[in-house]
Amino acid sequence: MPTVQPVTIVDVARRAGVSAGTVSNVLTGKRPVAEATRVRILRAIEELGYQPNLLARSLVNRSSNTLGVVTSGLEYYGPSRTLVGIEAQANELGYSLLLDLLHRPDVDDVAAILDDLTARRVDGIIWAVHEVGGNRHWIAPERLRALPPIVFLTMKSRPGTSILSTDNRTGALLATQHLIDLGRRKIALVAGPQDWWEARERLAGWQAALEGAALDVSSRMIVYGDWMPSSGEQALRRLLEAQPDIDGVFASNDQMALGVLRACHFLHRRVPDDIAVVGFDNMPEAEFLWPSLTSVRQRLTELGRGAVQTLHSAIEARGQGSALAPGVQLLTPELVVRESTIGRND
Amino acid sequence: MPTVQPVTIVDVARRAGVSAGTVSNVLTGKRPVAEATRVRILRAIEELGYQPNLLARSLVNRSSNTLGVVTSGLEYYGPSRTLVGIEAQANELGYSLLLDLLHRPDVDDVAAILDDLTARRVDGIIWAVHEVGGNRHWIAPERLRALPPIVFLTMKSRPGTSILSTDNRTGALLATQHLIDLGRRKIALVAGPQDWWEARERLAGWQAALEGAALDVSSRMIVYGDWMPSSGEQALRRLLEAQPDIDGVFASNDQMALGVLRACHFLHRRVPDDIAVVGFDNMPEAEFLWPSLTSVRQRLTELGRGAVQTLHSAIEARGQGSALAPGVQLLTPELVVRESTIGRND
DNA sequence: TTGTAGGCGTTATCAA
DNA sequence: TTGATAACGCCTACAA
Repeated sequence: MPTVQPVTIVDVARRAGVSAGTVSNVLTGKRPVAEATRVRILRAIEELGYQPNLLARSLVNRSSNTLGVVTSGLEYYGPSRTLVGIEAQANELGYSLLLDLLHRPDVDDVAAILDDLTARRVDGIIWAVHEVGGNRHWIAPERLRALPPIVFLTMKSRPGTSILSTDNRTGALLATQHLIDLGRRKIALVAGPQDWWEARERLAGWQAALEGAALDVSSRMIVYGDWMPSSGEQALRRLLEAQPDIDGVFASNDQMALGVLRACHFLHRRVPDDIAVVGFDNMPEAEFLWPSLTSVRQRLTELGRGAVQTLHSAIEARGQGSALAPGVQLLTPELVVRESTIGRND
Repeated sequence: MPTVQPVTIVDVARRAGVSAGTVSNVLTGKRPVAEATRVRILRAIEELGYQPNLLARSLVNRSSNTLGVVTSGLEYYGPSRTLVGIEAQANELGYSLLLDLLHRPDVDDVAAILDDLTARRVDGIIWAVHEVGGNRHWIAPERLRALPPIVFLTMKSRPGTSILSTDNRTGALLATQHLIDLGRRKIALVAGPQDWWEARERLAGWQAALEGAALDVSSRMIVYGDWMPSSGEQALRRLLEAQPDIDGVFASNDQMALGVLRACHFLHRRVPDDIAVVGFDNMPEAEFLWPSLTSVRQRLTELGRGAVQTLHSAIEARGQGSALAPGVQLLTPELVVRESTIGRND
């Protein structure tokens, strides 16, 4: 499986009538080279179509200028959007990206992936796998210590690690408070699966807002879904059977909110007149539903960019023998108000 | 920016009381090693926590076991889904993935990306950038010849290259024929931007179906959108102004179909009673709209997997001095019929 | 300013 | 079956 390109630095050197070391000097620019020989070498490079072998360079530099990204659920809006931010920032900082996907994040073998990443000598790792169930414990502490710098996305805080995440609790609180401010008094929650950290946080935000207004937060106001639209649809039907006078719903993601809207349509409940609906994620389609969906926007691109920046700092720090102080960075999301809560204004 | 791991193959050799070559032999399994020494070496590896340096290995093997993937629009369903397929198949074949994103596929500099990929000695490249405008000409033929094996996704056929793509024309034909079979006679097209190859193909499929039934394919039955929902919404309004008796619409993607449905809702046109609507892509939300959206499903995961398989064959072939015959593989999509054309059956 | 020599961590060849 | 030895392509002291 060899590549086509056999021209090396010595070929260039020979053609330019210099030594390989001198060619290396013009390539890296780390030492001065006489202008005359410099142009001669550059022309030789041009004529030969020479391209430095980054594998060899990485070997001696002990740094590959590569970041490993481990993520999952890339077919969904959130993770893929975050990856776009990661790639953009990595690119600007001169890193390439090695991508690994967990196809079943609750069971896949993490050790093999980490082994490959370290074997390829990545300079750092971004762990963008959603925290579901116990999978946060998969990276054993002793393994963590032997790893290059690593940044976690969308995870619960853990001592000694760097974490970036959306402030899910505040986002849910904003959404619910918005419903309260509109005068809604029976506000149900379509929750996500509670083995997801995000789902628990969003539930907590909903609860905090309602308790602040002395409204009902009992379990009959909650139905648990699985993030999918169909579960949102079923959830609303179940809620209305038990509580026909519900006038507001906070769905823990837009997909489930979609199901809620669909159920409202077929049950002839007007949105927002009878029931106001808020989602979470602000997926691209949210704006164009009928009614358009009020939702919580996460700063996903910033999340990705921030992860790379933090990782970059950690890498630089370790390169100088020090270490970056670990910590948690929470990005506050914002509410995007649309027709599903305030009606159509035209 | 060094990694933490200074333990090399010689450390292992020393500890096991053998030479480095022998350790290499048990690692690669390419030559027999006495069972006794084998276990001794394995224990040394275990105790030292040794991990082979794949950079060094790649250097001497002249093969990195890495594939470069260049794509764009990853925040959309299609490209990200395809990437999932690519990653899964690459993983199964033992490749790692180097990911590059074109953030503005119509202007971004391609040469730099290709340079980096070849400099990192990827074994092959998957080019999954949508063909828009003239960007297919960006890889100059002479550059192409100096590249490792490469497979193109979603591109127009070109001599001497391997291409995998959805059969967009047939997909559009299926969608339109479905409307015809339902008895619709004034079937409009919401087309995509015509500098996209996919958009032109889908237009051609729509046209072919209508011509087969001797229906109106004149330009007044076509409005051009930009793939976004808002353009679909506007498109339907414009169409209905000029042709109030339209009874069917084929939208060139689901996003625009979403806009069409939204427009129908606010214009009080019943779907499908007054107007039947078909989209293209079968995005996850399509099933849960109201009415749920009839759409054309592409086999995106298969597309990604097929690309890797084809690329793998090409790499193997070149490794043996031969070459894989280039060619075009078209994957036929299928129609998913839902409420937006046949109504609700409950 | 430039050349030489040694080494980065592997694998492969050739003897033993 | 195993051990030296020489690459792989590049960078970097140290000399010149």
